Amino acid sequence: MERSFHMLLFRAFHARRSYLGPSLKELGFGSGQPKLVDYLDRRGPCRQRELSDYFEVDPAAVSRMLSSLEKRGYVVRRVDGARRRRDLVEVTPAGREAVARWRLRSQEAEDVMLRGFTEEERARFAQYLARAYENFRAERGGDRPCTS
Amino acid sequence: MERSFHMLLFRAFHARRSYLGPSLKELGFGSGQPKLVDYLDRRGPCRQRELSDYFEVDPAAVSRMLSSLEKRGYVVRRVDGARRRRDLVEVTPAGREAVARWRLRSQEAEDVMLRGFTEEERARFAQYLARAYENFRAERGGDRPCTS
DNA sequence: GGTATAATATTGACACGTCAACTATTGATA
DNA sequence: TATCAATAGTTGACGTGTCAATATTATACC
Repeated sequence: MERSFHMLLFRAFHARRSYLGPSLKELGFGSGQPKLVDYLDRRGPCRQRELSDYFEVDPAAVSRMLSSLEKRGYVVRRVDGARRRRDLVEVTPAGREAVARWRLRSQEAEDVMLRGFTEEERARFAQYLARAYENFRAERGGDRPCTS
Repeated sequence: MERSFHMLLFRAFHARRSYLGPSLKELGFGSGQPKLVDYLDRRGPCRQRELSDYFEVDPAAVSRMLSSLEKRGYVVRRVDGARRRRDLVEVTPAGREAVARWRLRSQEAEDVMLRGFTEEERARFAQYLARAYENFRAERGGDRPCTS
């Protein structure tokens, strides 16, 4: 019954989310928000489009999450002073602090998840997940093997 | 940047969902509904609580998905005639037919995902996912190793 | 039997994801 | 320059998940 890969993925994914629920609440994050702040913190100011592309999430979702984060003071939408008018998104000091604490919790969750895995198993696990993703990606983007 | 297991899981999970989007639409399923109908089809009539327990999903979500499925005629909420009053959920013939077609698409998605994986790799992959889930589960439920 | 407690299901409010429609701005071209 | 097409962002509607509050129904106990 529970041997499909879909169920296995579903369970692992949601178990992590469950595990991190209290931390999300404590830090004032919605479930999809830490990844955005984390990215912005590492990458520096960028456009919303870059976020929705990187995470392969609908721009609408990004827009709303940023509004929420902005209200909490974790992020600001800024206007590029140089030339263009498109707005850039930037992390605030409060956002940096929150995401720093988030990383600890997130790492802790990963440690729990991989408890009992050897280094070799971790590497293989990561590789399998990446391959699974790439397989879907190839199917989606590449409808033209174009043998010529 | 993208080497965290969370991102790897997130991407694999959502890539599958993306891939199956058109099939969901075609069969009139919401994204979380096929698993319920699939379960009901295999298991036979059962209570909602069993569904929310099995999938570890909030009963509220199950209730609403069933309402939606009932509207589409894939499922009925029945009253146990024997003795108890609690309502049982049951798949309809239309639901059976839809889920049968769903299984083909779902299997196809799994084939895509695992393309290039040997049998041994598939087995290991499944095992890793199950272990990851169990690690979270142990952390959650078992706060009492109780060495005595 | 009658009452207290527990379990079940539903509903409301919110967050995240989808798609689709709309606005505004950028950029390219006539 | 003026127009037209492409891109970016927002908003609306909907489905799925969370938690919290509310009936309603079972069960247990006196």
